[in-house]
Amino acid sequence: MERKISLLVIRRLPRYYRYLGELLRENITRISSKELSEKMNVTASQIRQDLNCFGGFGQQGYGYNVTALHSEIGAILGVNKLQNIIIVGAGNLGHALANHAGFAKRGFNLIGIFDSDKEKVGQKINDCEIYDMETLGDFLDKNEVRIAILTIPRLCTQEVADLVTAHGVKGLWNFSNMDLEVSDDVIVENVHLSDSLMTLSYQLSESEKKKEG
Amino acid sequence: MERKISLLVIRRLPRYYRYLGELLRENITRISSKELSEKMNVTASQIRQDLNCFGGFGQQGYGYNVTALHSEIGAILGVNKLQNIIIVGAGNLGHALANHAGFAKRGFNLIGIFDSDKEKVGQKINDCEIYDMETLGDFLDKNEVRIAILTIPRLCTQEVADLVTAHGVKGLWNFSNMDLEVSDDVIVENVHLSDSLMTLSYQLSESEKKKEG
DNA sequence: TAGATTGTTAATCGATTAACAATC
DNA sequence: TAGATTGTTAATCGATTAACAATC
Repeated sequence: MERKISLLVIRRLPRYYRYLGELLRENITRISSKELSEKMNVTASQIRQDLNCFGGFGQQGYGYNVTALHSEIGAILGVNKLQNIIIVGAGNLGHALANHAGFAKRGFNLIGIFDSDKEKVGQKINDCEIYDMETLGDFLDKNEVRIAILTIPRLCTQEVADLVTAHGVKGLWNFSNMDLEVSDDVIVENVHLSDSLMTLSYQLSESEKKKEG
Repeated sequence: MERKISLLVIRRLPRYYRYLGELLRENITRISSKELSEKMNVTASQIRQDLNCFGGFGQQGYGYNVTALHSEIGAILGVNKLQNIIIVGAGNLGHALANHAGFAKRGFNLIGIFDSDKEKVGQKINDCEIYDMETLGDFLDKNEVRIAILTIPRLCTQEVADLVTAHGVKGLWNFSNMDLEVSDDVIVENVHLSDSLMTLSYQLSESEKKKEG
């Protein structure tokens, strides 16, 4: 029986992936957990523990092959393989995300943007068409979409979440400032921007208090 | 000597704040840790432990006064008091954040947007003017700004971070897909969107694997 | 072979949960 | 007063770090 891998470990993987990509660009082909730990400001022990959740990618006496490790982590994260995504909500944030080049690079293939504003319907963002919200259910029945990005106003987010999950979507990337209720085969990843900014604000006050007192 | 409050506790505060705000809107004036724990899907014990990091806000046999607790947590997070912020980078994401009503509501006062594109300089987003990047240092010398939002391309982010912190900014809200190096009196709060999406992608694959096997 | 560095076990540290006396 | 619920201490659980035998 396999041990469940902690979400804390998972959340560190993309960071490893980034640093390894950086090393690749610098043509560094080999790295030890110690060297990497110094670059990333974590312990070498943690790196080795984390990686060994997924398999022995290193070699004693040598370290890790950067290319191999980078692509292993990529595979674990599901980068590389193409997966369709849609954006619901063509407001400023939906716009920004649709234009975000980084997603396509990582295999996320934007195949539709949905909005209830008829004025926007038919327009294109970054080569992707904006469709009428009313056609969303049909669209999902005809296209395999596992991930939906929700950049819609707070009040309709739960309703849209219900709709898209009823049509087969299994992952929600939620930008609304609220928590969603979904059945337990659906994964929600929240980006609570206000929460993040408030956390920053707290840490700032704290840091200033410390300096004064 | 006070114990340092864990960042895990801090990151839960905005969520408490949201739920309490919700209760206020429903005109609920009183709540016990047990009731709140059921709504929020955490343990009552954790709520009481978290709150007691900051003081005894409750009353034995009664619970917590919603209004009082809401405003206490608001004060802890530095909401309510007005603080100036700027956005550096008037691209899609900078645009979206400038238009985000939620920040103003929480006391974050956007006083300037900066971009190096001369075409954009002089335009306004949500009543806030876009200024020339070259004037950023001067602007910061003349205006008290503790927080800068960085929505600029990856390659110039470190440079801009260096610039604004040299001019007194103490908190960076970083949307670039990289880690910043700053002196230790500066707080960086990262919003790594790609990391977040990859984490979602991993969890999805995992959940599907479990169902199949 | 000797040196380096992994994979993995054990020790430590910190966070969460449980329990209950204090008290409203 | 009796019932409810906090604040807080103690117990448990999980995550991180340290240590080292295995081995390239």
